[in-house]
Parts: sequence; C-alpha cells; structure tokens
Amino acid sequence: MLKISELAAKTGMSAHTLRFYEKNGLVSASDRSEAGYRYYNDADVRRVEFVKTARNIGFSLEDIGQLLSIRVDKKSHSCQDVTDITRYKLDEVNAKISELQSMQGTLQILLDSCCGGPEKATQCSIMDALEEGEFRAAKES
Amino acid sequence: MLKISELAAKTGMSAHTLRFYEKNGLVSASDRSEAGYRYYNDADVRRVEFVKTARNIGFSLEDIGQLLSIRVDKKSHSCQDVTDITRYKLDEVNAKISELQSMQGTLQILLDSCCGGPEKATQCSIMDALEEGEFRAAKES
DNA sequence: GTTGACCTTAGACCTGACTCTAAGGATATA
DNA sequence: TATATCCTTAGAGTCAGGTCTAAGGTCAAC
Repeated sequence: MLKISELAAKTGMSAHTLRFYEKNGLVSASDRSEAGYRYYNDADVRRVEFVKTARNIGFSLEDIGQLLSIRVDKKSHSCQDVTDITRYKLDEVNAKISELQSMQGTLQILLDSCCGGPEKATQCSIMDALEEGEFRAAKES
Repeated sequence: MLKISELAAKTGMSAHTLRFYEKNGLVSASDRSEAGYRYYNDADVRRVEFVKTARNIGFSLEDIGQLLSIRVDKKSHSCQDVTDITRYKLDEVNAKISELQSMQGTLQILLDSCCGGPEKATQCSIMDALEEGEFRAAKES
C-alpha cells in the first residue's frame, strides 16, 4: 500500500494531480487510514498507469473516464465502444492537423516572400500581406 | 466615424471582442463622444482588419501586439524583426503538428489492431495496449 | 415623455488540465 | 518535546481568448 507521495513518485505525477484526478472521478485510493490518508494498492497503481498512458496518447480526461468505465466492466462493452472513442479522437486530431497545416502554409509563404534582412520594414512584404488581408481563417468551426 | 456596433458589423467581430482587444492594447477608438461612446475612423478600421487577418493566420494576440508596434513605426524596424516573429510562430506550429502526428500515428495503430466489432471488450487489443502502457508522450516540453 | 435600441464600465464566467495556497492534523526522527 | 515532513480539505489561481452580465447612461423616434 502506497501513500500518495509514493504513488506520485512511482508514476511521475504530482500528488496534486492525483487528488485532482480523484476529484474528477478517474482514480481514487482503495483505502484510507484512520486519519484519512490515502492508500493505494496494486490495482490502483495499474489504473493510474492506464490513465497516464491514455493521457500520453492524447486522450482527454473525459475520454479517459469513458475508457475506464469500459475497463472495469469489459464484458458489458464491445470493441466497437472502444474504437468509437478512438476514432472520434483520431478525427479530432486530423482536423487540428489540417488547421495547423493551413497556418503552416501561410506562414511559409510569408517567410518566403520577405527578405528577412536589416532593411527597414517600410517595404516589408509580410506587413503588406497582412495589410491586404488576403488570408482565410485556418479553422471554420 | 463608426460606432462600435457599426465597426463590429463591418469587421465581423463582436463589440465585446473589440472592447476586449482595446483592454489588451490592440485597437482603440481614436475618438470618443462626450458621453464616452467610442468612434472609429478609417485608420482604426484598417488596424482592426490587420488584427483580424493576423488572427486568421494563427498569430496570438501577443504576437499581434508586436506586429502592430512594428506597423506604427516601420522605419524603426527591419524585415528581420518581422520574419523573427513569423519564423517563431512557424516553429511553434511545426512543433504542434509533430506532436499531433505522433498522436495520429498511435491512434491509427490502435484502430488497425482492433476488430471494432460487437465482440466483448474482454479481449480488446486497444484496451490491452493501454494496459501495457507502451506509448511515449507525444510532447516532451 | 417614454419606449427601445444603443452605449458605458467593472468584473464574473467559460474551457481543460492542472497547480497552488491556506489552515490545520498526522507521523517520524532527534 | 521539538521540528520537519508528510497528509487532509476547500477553494483560488493559471493560461488564452473570448463571452456575458449587471447596473446604469444616451439617444432617436413616435
């Protein structure tokens, strides 16, 4: 049984974050001392590691909440339930990538158009382009 | 001279946002009525359009503040000042794209590994992979 | 002369994921 | 026993970029 700081050390999260996760229903200590100290067992550690892994991949805490509820009762859930969450996340990620690639393209065009030297900015083609306003929003949502 | 709601209509921003920008030093009305009403002239409109364009490209309000201070005194700034801001932003965008592409790759692998069907999640390879924890963080910062 | 649409301000609220503080109680070591 | 280090809680603060509210002042039309 680990105390919160020990679990924090073991998982690389802060005790603050572990309490925050508990408040948000993700991980709680399976035991408490008389004084109220949290005590975590091996299953708790695995749950925290699961959260950490999902977090690393990019799932939001809300996504992780759903994955955890599948995890505790796998028999009542299908692979489709899991892929639905994953696919939705992938769509989100792809949308953000597109948005950023649009920004990237614009910024690259701007950079290519400008000498970037010590010349005075009175004739700077980047400033001129911004003045012209010939760019669409990268995101439409 | 335009009142704030007229400028809002003209630029597609809300009056709220225009006041918010003013509070943050980006755009202010060059005139005020006796009662305190904001009045915007053509130069103000161009400044707002400049902000809007830069915002669409993806510059942060802080970046835009810097671009605006170059804009009002181009003679004291060089093209390099402008490209520095642009290049920095491009680097940021590229870093985020890399991060998201890493997430994308992982999510795709997960999806490919799972049947996604109505089978019970007891043998789900996505859940297993999350349990194994074999993924690195997409971002290192 | 009053209705209704506009304007003003300071400041609260929103998202997401923490991060920290204050005030107090518990435990371990010297 | 003293002190240092841990633990608890509720709640506030952080970031960015808005968005909204409350309470009140202004202005044009009927």
